[in-house]
Amino acid sequence: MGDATGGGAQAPAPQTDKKKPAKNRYRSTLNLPSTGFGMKANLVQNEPQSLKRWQKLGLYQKLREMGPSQPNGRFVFHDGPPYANGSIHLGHLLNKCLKDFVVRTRQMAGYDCPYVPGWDCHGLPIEHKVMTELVESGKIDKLNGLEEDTRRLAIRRECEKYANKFQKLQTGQMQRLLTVADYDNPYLTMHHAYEGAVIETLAGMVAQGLVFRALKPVHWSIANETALAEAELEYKDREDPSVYVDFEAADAGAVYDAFGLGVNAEGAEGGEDAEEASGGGEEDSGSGSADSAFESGRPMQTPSFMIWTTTPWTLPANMGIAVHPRFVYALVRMDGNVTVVARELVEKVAKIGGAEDVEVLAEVTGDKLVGLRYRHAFVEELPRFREDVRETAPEKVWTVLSAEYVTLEDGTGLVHTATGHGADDFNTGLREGLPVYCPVLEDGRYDDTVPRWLQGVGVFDANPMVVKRLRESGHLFHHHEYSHSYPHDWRSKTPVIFRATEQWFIGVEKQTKRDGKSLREMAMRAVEAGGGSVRFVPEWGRNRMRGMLENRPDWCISRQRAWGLPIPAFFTADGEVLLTSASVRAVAQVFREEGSDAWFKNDASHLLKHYRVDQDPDVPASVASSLRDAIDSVTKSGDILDVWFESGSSWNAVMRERSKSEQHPEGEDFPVELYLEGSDQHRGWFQSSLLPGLAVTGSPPYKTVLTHGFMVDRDGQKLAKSKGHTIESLFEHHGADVLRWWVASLPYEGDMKVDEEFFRLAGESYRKIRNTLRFMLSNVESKDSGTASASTPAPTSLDALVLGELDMLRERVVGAYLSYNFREAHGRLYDFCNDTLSSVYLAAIKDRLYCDASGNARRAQAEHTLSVLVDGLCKLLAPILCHTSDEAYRALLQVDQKDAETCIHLLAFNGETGVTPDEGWARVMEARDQALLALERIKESGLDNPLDAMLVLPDPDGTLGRFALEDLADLCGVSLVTLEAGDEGVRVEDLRERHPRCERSWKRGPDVRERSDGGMLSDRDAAAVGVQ
RNA sequence: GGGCGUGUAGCUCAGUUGGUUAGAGCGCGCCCCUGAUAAGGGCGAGGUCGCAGGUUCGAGUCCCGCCAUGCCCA
Repeated sequence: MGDATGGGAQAPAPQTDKKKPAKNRYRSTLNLPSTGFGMKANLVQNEPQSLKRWQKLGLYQKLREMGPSQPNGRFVFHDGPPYANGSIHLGHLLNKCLKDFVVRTRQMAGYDCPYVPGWDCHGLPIEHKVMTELVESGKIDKLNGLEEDTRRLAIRRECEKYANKFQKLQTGQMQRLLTVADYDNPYLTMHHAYEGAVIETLAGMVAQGLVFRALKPVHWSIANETALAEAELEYKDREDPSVYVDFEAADAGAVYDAFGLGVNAEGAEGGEDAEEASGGGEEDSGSGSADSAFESGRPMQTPSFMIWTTTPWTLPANMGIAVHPRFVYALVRMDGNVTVVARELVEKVAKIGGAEDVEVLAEVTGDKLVGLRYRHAFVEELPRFREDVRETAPEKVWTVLSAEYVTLEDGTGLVHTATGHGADDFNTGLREGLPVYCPVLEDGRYDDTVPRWLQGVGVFDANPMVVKRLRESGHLFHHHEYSHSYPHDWRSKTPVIFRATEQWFIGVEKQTKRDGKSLREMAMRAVEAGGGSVRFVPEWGRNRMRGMLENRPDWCISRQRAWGLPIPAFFTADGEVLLTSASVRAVAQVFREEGSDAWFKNDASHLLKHYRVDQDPDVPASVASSLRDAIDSVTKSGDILDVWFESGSSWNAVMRERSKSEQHPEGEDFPVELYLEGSDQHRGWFQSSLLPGLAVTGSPPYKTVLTHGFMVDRDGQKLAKSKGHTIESLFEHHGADVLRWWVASLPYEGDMKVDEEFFRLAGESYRKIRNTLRFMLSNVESKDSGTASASTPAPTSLDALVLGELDMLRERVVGAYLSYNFREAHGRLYDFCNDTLSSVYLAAIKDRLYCDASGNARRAQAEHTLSVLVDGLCKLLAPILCHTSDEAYRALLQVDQKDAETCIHLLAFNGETGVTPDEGWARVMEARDQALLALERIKESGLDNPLDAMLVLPDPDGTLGRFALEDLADLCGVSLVTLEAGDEGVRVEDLRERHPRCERSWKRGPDVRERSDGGMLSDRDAAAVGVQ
């Protein structure tokens, strides 16, 4: 076994080996395949060499030089910037391969396809990591001693180093993936010119009147003391106290009136009267605990409104209680307390609280409760609300409100509303005029507007304190620990809170100055079906985008961090704001010249050196005078921009910018042809690009949005990051071409299962392609085909058949490529190699390749066809198997190893071969199928080698008669074929007794006989050997 | 809880506007070849189309509900 090849020198040669030469006495007269194109790919060693060769060639640059002469013009794909953090993973692998497929297929289809790769460099993930390292190395204390701007500059220096490091690492990995892009000249969001262009984009939005500052609850990370974008949250399970709290009615009579209970039911409207009545009622309830006590048909107790919350710490900020206007609410007595709960939830609530004695006293719809007042459970007096830009109605605090979002899923059907701590709450408060009250500071501790016992306490520490307090004061109906999905800061993994803060926003409902349409209107129009200008692949991406645009809130673009682009706003000593289109542009110019570090190094007079306040029509007069009189008193904003705004400006910072520098007419590359990212980017980059694009230019930044799904494990579950295959190990075990071949096979629209075994399977599939190429190469390279030159093959020749199939393949594969259906292309290429080539054509022509004499026209024709096939197939494979296709192509042309100039990636897909196969081929292949079945069946009778058989094929309409019988025999793998006019079905005849077997070709036939050299040979083989 | 997807042989996937017996590759089984040989070829067995209803002469395909799962959001 193992020593059959290696041990030959020592061990005596086995007898069987000695016999071989006799059996193969004509072997040396054959034209057997041989090639330097190895069966083993050695991708791990050889791919880096291809990469070097392409770099020496300057492949990307060469392609750009060819650009202007491409027949189909420009096709601009715009790369979404991955975050410059960590190693690339399977998601990047998928994403980058798909992008590379797009660019390479378009390029080879005759388009000019620049591909500028980008990296997202600013932002919290890097800053967080850097801060962590600074803490671990102990350098943080030194930093914290610095003045704020200096401190930030120091952090930013570290962040920049970090981003550069990973941008380089990822570049190397992407190159190792064999993607072709302008890696020498990428865009980084921290480049000065990029920064300037982002701020100019912001200026465009300011000019449209879309940017404003407001108090608004945002997701707030206590750990990082910053507002977070939706994209910076992750939802994890968390245990919180679930509390059911009774808020006593301020006016018991009014509540009983609302429920139609007792004497005053008719005249329930009398507010003044009711208030007095309630005063008495409360005192009564304090002393009398008899649950049967009624007075005039009403309970003696003061009724309560029962709310449910899992964030007791927000209770100090309670501003109202929301009910659904159409739900039915019950006035219910539970173990002596009288309270209000949604009717449908009475039983559930009673059970949870363990109430034994439950009695519904009355029912009424929610709208009847609206306007009733209540008393806060532990806050005695309203705090003094800070003055606000919004008009508020503090007198409405602590009343029952109406809200449609109230559900009966959980809780009591009455919703605790804290305008400073929830989005729904905020919106309700906005509608009702409630103040936005947020007594929580940046570090998560209460300020001094809350009751004394809570002041300075952290909110999560406050939870048990609040619960305890409520229990002691008798307001707590029930409390238990509750596990639920809760948003966490994706970096620090700590729970976030909703906290109202002053932030910068881009308003999606605000009217643009251009035509009065809001961003939401413009966006919805851009992505609407039919008239919308944006195409979605797959089409359902449109609905997904629309759904998100329909209800997306205003875009909070400010962050309280160091590693990012400053929001170029200034404040006068009076607290007035300077943020006009012209002032922003002026700062943008400074950033272009000096980078955004300039913000932290300089004061207003330098940052505004390009600003002409007298020429700015938008600046408020008082701000203008402050600037003129005392520019030194003007302070800089401490906020930075949401990184999504930076990447969302890339259409401006990269595509328009480059159009200018490459001296294309302005705007030629805008909007770009294609954005291609994971489906999570419907809310991310697709939107963060769409909104600024629309605001600034009036049109969407892209014509087509293509999305792909995500990798899941073999059971369809979310991929655990920890057990992820590292890119390095994938390269090491499989090679880039195999990985690319695998990506091409994926139905990327949905979830894709990934498993080590799938890479192995892709490797096997790859090997079949490689072997097919190898076999063809091994038969064209021999080049002893003499002088016979190939002509256009006859329509009935095997060559016409296969070349016709090649044309069809090319049409379908290129069609699939251009419609981004790489999977279909992959499948068709694979099937072509296995079926059309390996099983049919290559099997059929072996005899003529091996046995026909050198110079034989039939053989020369086949050899020529092989070169056409390799050439055409390599080009079709090139966008996917970029190493292997180039390797095979170079083998075909027998290019010297040192030659870097010859490269398949500089070429285009071929045109048609010009060959038209005979229409009868379909009938031939049908006959072949039947013949193979017949041959299979005859095996049972002992005739199991098809070369021992003759086929009698029925040919009722004479179609088969047009074809060479030898070709038909080769196609079916038999020695002889005859035709008969009838329609009896295929017959198989045994030739073993009838004709001897040719020792050279192994075929049986009537012309096989003993020749002058003593061998049994057919006429063809005798002539080839040169014997009589 | 909401929006958008996905669920078809053991595995990975095709299944056009509803219409014969639901296809392919891999794997598996049997066989051939040993001049593509750590290759190549032939044949075959595998499916209650996630579950449950409905529309229809007819449903993998259309409608409703449920279950599982992915992304995004609450």
